[in-house]
Amino acid sequence: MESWKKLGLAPSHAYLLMLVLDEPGVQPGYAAEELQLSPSTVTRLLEKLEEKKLVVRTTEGKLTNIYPTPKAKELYPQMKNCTREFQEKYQSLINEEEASRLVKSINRINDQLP
Amino acid sequence: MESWKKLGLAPSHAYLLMLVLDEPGVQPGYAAEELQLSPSTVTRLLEKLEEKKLVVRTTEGKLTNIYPTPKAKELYPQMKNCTREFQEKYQSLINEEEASRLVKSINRINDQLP
DNA sequence: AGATATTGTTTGTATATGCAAATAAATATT
DNA sequence: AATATTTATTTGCATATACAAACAATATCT
Repeated sequence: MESWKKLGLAPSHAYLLMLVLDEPGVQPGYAAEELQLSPSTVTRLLEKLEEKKLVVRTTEGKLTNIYPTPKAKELYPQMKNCTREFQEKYQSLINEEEASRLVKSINRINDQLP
Repeated sequence: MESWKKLGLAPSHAYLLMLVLDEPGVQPGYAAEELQLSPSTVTRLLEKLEEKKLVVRTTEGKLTNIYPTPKAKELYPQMKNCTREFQEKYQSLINEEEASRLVKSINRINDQLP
């Protein structure tokens, strides 16, 4: 998680921010599904990101859209670097086949859980 | 986690309590290792269990011993039932070989993590 | 024996997360 | 058009967890 610290963002914040950068205007509910978080967790993450002036929320009716600020856009390349670094650092721990089996197992179990 | 609710104990509390029942006098640090939790987390769990009159702590010098109360001993059979029920309920989701691979993978990765 | 380092436990504080209730708006039903 | 249902988001509260600092003993070194 070292890599993220330089950015001053916890990984969960960073992943949400990257989603917002990739899909400006994305809605909280969609983000929650995408990141496998509950909607309330996404709300909390957004509060923090908004405090840090990295996103803005515009609410119209019951829908809310989330947009990245220019400040966030500046961070984008660094964040991409972080994910790359992270991958490189950890993919050596486990080969691709094992990783794939692991993820499959976990997902299957998770899907079947009540 | 249904099974545990009847007992009024969250799984992490229940697992700690079972450890205490199995090894009366066990110390927090040992319990932390055994359950793969940080010592501080064990302290917090013990606070709750003590509130509920399920364990007592006796501190001598820097060491602390944890003992189950009679009330906890009464619960023991029910807790064993819960673990059995739990196992039966979930072992059907995954065969033994897959489970074993999964656990091995996760442990190996975990051990190598900084 | 006195100073120092080590060890085991607890406390303060922070993060991550979710459930259930509260809102608020949109949609469907009558 | 008025009411009821559904949907999206947020809030209140709770749980689970850890790190770092504080404490409190014990062990080690000189």
